[in-house]
Amino acid sequence: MKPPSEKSAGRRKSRPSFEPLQPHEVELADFFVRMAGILGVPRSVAEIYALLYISSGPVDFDHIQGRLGISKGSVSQGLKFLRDHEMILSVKEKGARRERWQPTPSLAASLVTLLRSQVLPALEQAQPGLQRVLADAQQRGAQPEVIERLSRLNRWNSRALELAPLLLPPPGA
Amino acid sequence: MKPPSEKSAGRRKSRPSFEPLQPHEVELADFFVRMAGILGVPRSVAEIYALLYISSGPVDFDHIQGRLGISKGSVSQGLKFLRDHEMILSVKEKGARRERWQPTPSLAASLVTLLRSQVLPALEQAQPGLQRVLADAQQRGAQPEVIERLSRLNRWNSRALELAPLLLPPPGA
DNA sequence: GCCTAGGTTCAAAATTTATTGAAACATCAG
DNA sequence: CTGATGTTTCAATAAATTTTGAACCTAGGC
Repeated sequence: MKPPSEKSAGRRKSRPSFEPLQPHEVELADFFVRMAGILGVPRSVAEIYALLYISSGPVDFDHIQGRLGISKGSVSQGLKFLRDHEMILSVKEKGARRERWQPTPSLAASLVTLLRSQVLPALEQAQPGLQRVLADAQQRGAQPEVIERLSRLNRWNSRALELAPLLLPPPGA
Repeated sequence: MKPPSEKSAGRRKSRPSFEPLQPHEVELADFFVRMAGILGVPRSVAEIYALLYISSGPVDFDHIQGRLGISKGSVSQGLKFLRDHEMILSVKEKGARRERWQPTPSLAASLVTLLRSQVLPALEQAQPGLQRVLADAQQRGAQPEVIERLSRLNRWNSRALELAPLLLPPPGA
């Protein structure tokens, strides 16, 4: 039932064959996958995070690929995403060429980073456009109701932009 | 260049041919589309909302279809989505069989409804699973670090669930 | 009842997004 | 420098999501 030549190896370099996720690990992964889905984060990324989250120590590339049963490319891209959003840290053991990963201490902070990276650019890019739309509406003498809506939208946008740097100072602070 | 027999009609029932969105309207639509994208709301839905948002009065089905240049099916589904999330209201003029739509007064409230509908089910469904995962980890004597993480996740989940009904009481309150 | 304007449904088609895997690149021990 | 090991890239493929449109309901007027 199980391919022979695998258990007794010990010294062989044949690909080590990792265990698939245990039921309790799957359960946690599902949770992260569902939450991530809300923000449009792909399944594979959420799974990687979940694996690191439930693992006792840092986990390396091959383990991630083996236990989740996904491709090298996905692992690489997933780690990049998590790194870029400061959701994981690499633990470089001295004298080891292989990187090992673990989740950042605060999940909350990670979430904020993630949100920031999605929302902020949209707000910034929209700023001038929204102001133009409002000015436009005023010029053409639109209904007061519409003007009111557009003004509120502009105020929101501005306030959100002011608040943003407080929520998570990009580099220092 | 333009199909004849359209301007002088006045009495004809031929499809009325609506103007496409004006540049300033497109700008606003783009903003909503981008924001909606973050939450996985489809483009067509965001466009419909934007059109109602920037229009002076309530807008009917055919205008939405015509001005946005999308199919009946999309309009119907889009309106359903917006209705379900309490983001729009229908204004039934007496003696008219045709419904006309306008955005709900508070965009903020609409957003909360939207978020609730996405996040709450996930939190609720996760509750028992998360508890099981934690119990599991404790039984098998996992690393304290992992136990700590899972405990925190459980606490968060519970607190979020308690807070949820305060944020937006479903029907009455 | 019967017809029609107004809307909904839903399977198929189009579009978008995620995943794969082979080739390229980097780093380091020897 | 050379050969491994470890990782990234990216075009091709697969999977998921959105849009379409034709068939199908549903009131209300006649």
